[in-house]
Parts: sequence; C-alpha cells; structure tokens
Amino acid sequence: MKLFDRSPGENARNYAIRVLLYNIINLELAPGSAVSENELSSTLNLSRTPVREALIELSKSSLVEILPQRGSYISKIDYERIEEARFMRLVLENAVVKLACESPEPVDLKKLKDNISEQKFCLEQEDTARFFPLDNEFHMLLFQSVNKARTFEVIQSQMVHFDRIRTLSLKSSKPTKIVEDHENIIYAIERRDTELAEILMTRHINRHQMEKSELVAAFPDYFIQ
Amino acid sequence: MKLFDRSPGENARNYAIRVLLYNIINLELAPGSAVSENELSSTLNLSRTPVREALIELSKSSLVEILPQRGSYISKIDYERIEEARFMRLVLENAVVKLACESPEPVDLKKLKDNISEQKFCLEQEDTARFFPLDNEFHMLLFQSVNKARTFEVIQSQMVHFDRIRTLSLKSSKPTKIVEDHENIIYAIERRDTELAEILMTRHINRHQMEKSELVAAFPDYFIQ
DNA sequence: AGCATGATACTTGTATACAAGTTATTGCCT
DNA sequence: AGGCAATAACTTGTATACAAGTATCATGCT
Repeated sequence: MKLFDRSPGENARNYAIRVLLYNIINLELAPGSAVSENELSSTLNLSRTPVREALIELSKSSLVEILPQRGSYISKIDYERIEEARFMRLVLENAVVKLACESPEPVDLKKLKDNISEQKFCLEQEDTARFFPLDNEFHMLLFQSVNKARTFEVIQSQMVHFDRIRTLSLKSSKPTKIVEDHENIIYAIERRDTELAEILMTRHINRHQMEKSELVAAFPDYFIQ
Repeated sequence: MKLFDRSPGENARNYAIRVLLYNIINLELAPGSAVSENELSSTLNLSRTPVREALIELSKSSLVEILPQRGSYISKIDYERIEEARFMRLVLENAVVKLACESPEPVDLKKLKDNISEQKFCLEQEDTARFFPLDNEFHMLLFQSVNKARTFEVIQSQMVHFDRIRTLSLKSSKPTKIVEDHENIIYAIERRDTELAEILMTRHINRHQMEKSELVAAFPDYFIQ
C-alpha cells in the first residue's frame, strides 16, 4: 500500500479517504482483501475514528464492504455495476449534449476549446498523467454549460468503479482518439447538430468499454462470482 | 423533533439517520436551523459517535451542512438541486422505459400489474400512507425489469430533496392521476410503443413539478438565496 | 460611548477505552 | 485421532475524554 504525506489543512478523515481511494483504484489494495480499522490506523498513523469514518464513506460507494463485528473488505469488482454506471453516463451525457446543442453559449464553447487545446499540448508532451484530469474537466465543462454540474458529480461518484478496471486493462483507448472525439463533439454543438452530437457522444462513451472475459480470465479473484 | 423507538437489531447510527431523515423531510427540523452533535446525542439518547456518523452521511446527501469547528446546520432547500434531480430522473426513467419496450418480459409485467392493483386498493381505502411506497416500488420494478436496479438507487438518493418540498406543498398531485399514469405506461410497454411510453413517462415525472414562486414566497427562510 | 482584549462557552476533530459479537485456536475428553 | 467446548484473539460498534478552532460576551481601557 502506497502512502502519501498529509496535505496542509487536510483533516485526518479526508487524508484517509484520499490514500485509500488511490490504493483501491490502483489495486494496491486487492479486491477481496481484508482491511481492519486498527491495521489501517497504525499504517496511516491516525486513530481509528477518522479511518473508520473513511471506511464508512467508501462503503457507501461500494468500494469497501463492512461486515459488522466480522471485518471490512475491499469490494470485489462488480462488472454489472460498471456496465450500469456506463449506461447512466451514456444516457445523461447524451441528454446534456442535446441540451448544449439547443443553445450553445460562446463563453462555454471557448472554455471547452481552451480545454481541448490543453489536451493537445499534453498529447505532444506525452504527459498522460495530466491528460486524464483534463478529459474529466472537458465533460464537467459540458455539464456546467447547461447548468447540470451536480448531475456530473453524481456520475463521477460512480466512475470510481470504472477506474479500477481501467487500471487492470493495460491497453486503454488512445488519448489521440479521445481528443478527436472531443473536438468533433464541440463541432457538432456549434452547428447545433443534435443528431450528430449524440452519435459522437455515444461512440465516445462506449470507447471505454472493456472486454469482460479477458479481464475476468486474467484476474478471476478480483471479480464477483 | 419527533422521536421513534429504536427497531430491534437496528444499530445506533442507522437509528440516528432514520430519525434525522424523517424530521428533515417533514420539516420538523427547519431548513437553516442549527443542530449540534451534543444536543442531538442527548435528544436521541446516544453518544456523539453514531450521531456524528449520521450527520456526516446526511451531509453527503447535502441535507446537512457541517462547518468544521463552527456548527452543523440543516441545509436550506436548493431549488436548482431539485430541478436537476428531476432532470436526472426524467432522462433515466425515459431511457429505462424505452429499454422495457424493447423486450417486455411477462414475469416483470405481472409484477408491475400486481403493484398497480395494490395501488388501486389503497386508493379505495384512501390509505395514502401505504400508497407512496407502492408508487416508489412501481418505478423500482420498472428499473429492475431492465437490470438497472442500482441506477434507481442513485435516483432515489436524490429524491430526498424532492420529498422536502412535497411536504411544503399542500396540494400534491392526486394519487388517482398517478395510478392512471402507471397503467398507461404499462399499456404502452406491452404494445412496445416506445414513443407513447416516453411521452407518458415525461408527463408522469413532470406532474410532480411544484410552483417555485409560491413556495418561496410562503417560506422564504427555507430556501437558498 | 466605542473599541480592543481576554475569558468563556460553545462547536467539530481526533484519540482512546470499553462493549459486544465473531472466528480461530487450543486443549481436553471420548 | 476426532469432536466438542472453553478461551483467547480478533473484528466493528459505542461511549467518552481531550484537542483545537470559533463565536460570544464581559471587562477594562481610551
């Protein structure tokens, strides 16, 4: 399990959440493995209270399973949950891009284009670490442009499940394709071409689809059933 | 603030959540009012720990706002949040009813029809208290029928905000209309009439829309801004 | 009077002690 | 050896003590 320093001003609970989330997503904490409040609190140099509160929060996102008086475990990967998260995202992103086509504001379009420029810059520098947050920001900007920022937060809270199999899947889709998708979507919005925008968005979201069978075959213990 | 007995087997945290949720939704705890962990723990006859954990959970649903070292407050009603919740629900329910039209299973249709029968029975008995859970169950069954139960859970977690203004608004839509809607939706699904199903669902979801200006005028302190 | 200042009484955040339940182990009995 | 029972070593749940920050109010100074 990898450890970080506590950021200044960060309270113990959020620190615990940050460290645990990182280690769960990057599979440093294996799906199915046991974690205990005592063990974690000594590892993180905290008392049980903030660690416990962190575990409770992660259990609400179904990343941790707490069995009362028995133990806590890193949840195994639930493929159905991931597919459902993708369904939710697909449906909501399409609804949002449709709204965006109805009344595209120049201010919002500028922000989106600026973001794409940054994405391209990262591509040239091959700075993939900086690329992912920008990808995320692009979609956030899209939701913000139609006043649906909170909806995006809901989606994002579901995306953690997706992050875990992205870690597992070595060959994730090329950032080049992703940036192209983004550019085309903005193009469609500017033209107010709802139909095209939805087709492009659907293809974009479905790009992330991973091959279940391969992953389950390679890491059977990480998955439910 | 109304109090209940602790159910057998219910732990202190869930009990605190249940009582607080009830009192927030029914406006026994006024939006904007201060609540403190100490005060609540003595009211509920619990220690601070489970009460604190309950407040943290409610703060995740934006029903409570925790200001570190300053105090905790019942969140004021955010109309934009409610509208956005309705947007999410509208979009997802339509997507689900569309899926249901593609391959309506007899088993699922039977469950839905049985549910409607129960709704009608409640209507005859004028048992509104039993009606609301059935309304909820109807939509849950619909989501389950297309394997999207978790999506429904996400929607439902957003619905608490809606419940609060339903309490405020004395004249909520007549159950009679709601049952009619449900019947018509099932009819459309059986006929695999996607277009009709979506129209009916849209009207059904939008029925709950409340008049913002009236409510804000009557209870200005309960709302943000 | 008005303002600064310090004590006090709050608040939530964190640490720790104890309670209650589960699991594994150990040792005895058959 | 096998099985059963007591026990010890865990687990999370809850209660409480202490830490640290904030707001209020009183007091004294200008």
